[in-house]
Amino acid sequence: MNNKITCKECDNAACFIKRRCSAEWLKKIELKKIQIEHKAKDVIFREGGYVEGVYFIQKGKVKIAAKGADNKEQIVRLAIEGQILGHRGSGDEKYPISAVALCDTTVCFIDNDTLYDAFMNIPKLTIQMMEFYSRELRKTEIRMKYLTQMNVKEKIAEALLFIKQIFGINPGDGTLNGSLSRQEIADLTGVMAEQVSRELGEFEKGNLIKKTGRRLKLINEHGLREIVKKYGIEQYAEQK
Amino acid sequence: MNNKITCKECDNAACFIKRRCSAEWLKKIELKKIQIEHKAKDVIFREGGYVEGVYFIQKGKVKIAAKGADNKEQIVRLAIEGQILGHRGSGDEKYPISAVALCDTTVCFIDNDTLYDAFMNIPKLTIQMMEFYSRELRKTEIRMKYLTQMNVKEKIAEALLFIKQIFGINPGDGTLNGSLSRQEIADLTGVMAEQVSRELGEFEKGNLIKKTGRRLKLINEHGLREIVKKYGIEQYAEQK
DNA sequence: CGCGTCCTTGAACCGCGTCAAGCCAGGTGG
DNA sequence: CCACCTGGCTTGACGCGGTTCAAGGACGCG
Repeated sequence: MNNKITCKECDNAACFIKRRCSAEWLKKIELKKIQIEHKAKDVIFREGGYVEGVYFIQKGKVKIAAKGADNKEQIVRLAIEGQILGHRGSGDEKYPISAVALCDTTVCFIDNDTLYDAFMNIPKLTIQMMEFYSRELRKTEIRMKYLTQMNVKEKIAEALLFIKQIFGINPGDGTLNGSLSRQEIADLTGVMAEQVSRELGEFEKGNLIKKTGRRLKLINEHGLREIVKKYGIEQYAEQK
Repeated sequence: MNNKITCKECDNAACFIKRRCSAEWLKKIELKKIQIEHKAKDVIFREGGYVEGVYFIQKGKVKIAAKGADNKEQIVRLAIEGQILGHRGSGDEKYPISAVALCDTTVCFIDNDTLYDAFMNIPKLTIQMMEFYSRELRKTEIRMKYLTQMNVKEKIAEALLFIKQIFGINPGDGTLNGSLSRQEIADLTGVMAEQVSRELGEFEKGNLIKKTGRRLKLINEHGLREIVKKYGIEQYAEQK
């Protein structure tokens, strides 16, 4: 891990916290926070490591995944700017999941003690953190249902809609703002990478997606929704 | 829904809150809380209904499930005494899931406004609620991984261990304290009820479980763990 | 004791995981 | 700037696990 620890006063530091704190508390937290820059594929924290604090994403995209038998990966969540990684641990708690940067990413680390101090003094911050976890719980429960009930084509269609909602599209040309490998789409849906290839091929024939080279470029949201409509797919987009 | 609303001052009222409040605040909350008794199979709240507050389980067992296409159900969580159902809603939010009593159950309802008031004034309560959701999120993420990676036999073995941990066993004879129907085990694992029957038959032959009549009575934890050991199954039991 | 609901068992089909082979994009070094 | 090389992607064939459909059985309630 070749991270650069800058700790400088940056403009959008810990945006989650910044929008919810008084100036006085923000100052205290600024002193304690550690800002870390990651390159794509860098591990932010690793399954099995000790929980020492919480990470806030300032910039970039992150996948949160757990390893199962035979090192098979399950991506449980995708996260972007403004979202939270990990949780406040107690005692010698360990992470059950890993967080990996999908592109150049800046996170802001705040240790357990500083957080606890803030939580005890800023009720609104704690409430919003609680609501973040509660909202993520509901989203995860809904995806759980999809993963058990959909067939492969539907799962992949749903995953593409999910990716579009999380990553967003570039204003202007409307192309997808970021992309996942076939294997990562497989890890997200719990199917085999070969099957992802096949379905993406089918989807392209049906004008449901567009690729340039290997990269997924355009997602025909309307068409894909047609495939999964009987499940009444939810909106995953984060409310700011 | 033939619920009896009693509202009396009961001994273990809102145990989650009781253990985390000053006497002064407990009194305020006691005045506002509504205690509701449910029979087995009663709906506590229904998918699509408006979120008006949070329920705390005082006594009993509850399944939390979401309906998918063709009304196929996915049980996302089992909850017992001391746990929380639902979340604080904002605006005209609706439940994405239903909660149904599995046996005679007493819950305690606290409305959004009273909760907000309490959260703003009792930091420790908010922190522990946050930790509850964050813990449930991690448990759900782990089960998500299992559901996509395990085969049917493994999923059912895992579900039986899950049930044992949540329901517990009767002290004395060591029999399972509560039970689910074949269909409910199917809804928990995302497999077909017929397959559950078949596997339970196999498990009984291998002395991994014992049935009396239709009811699941004994679960050989050690034997079942053997089946799922390559996943390193986690402990789901709630820390009090 | 009778009926309804849930459970059990069998058989057939097919979706998708598995294995294997070849391809192509994109990065690297000359 | 081109040629090579490597890791990801694509495609095909095959077989099994698990869903589906169907019929019969038994538990438990009234």
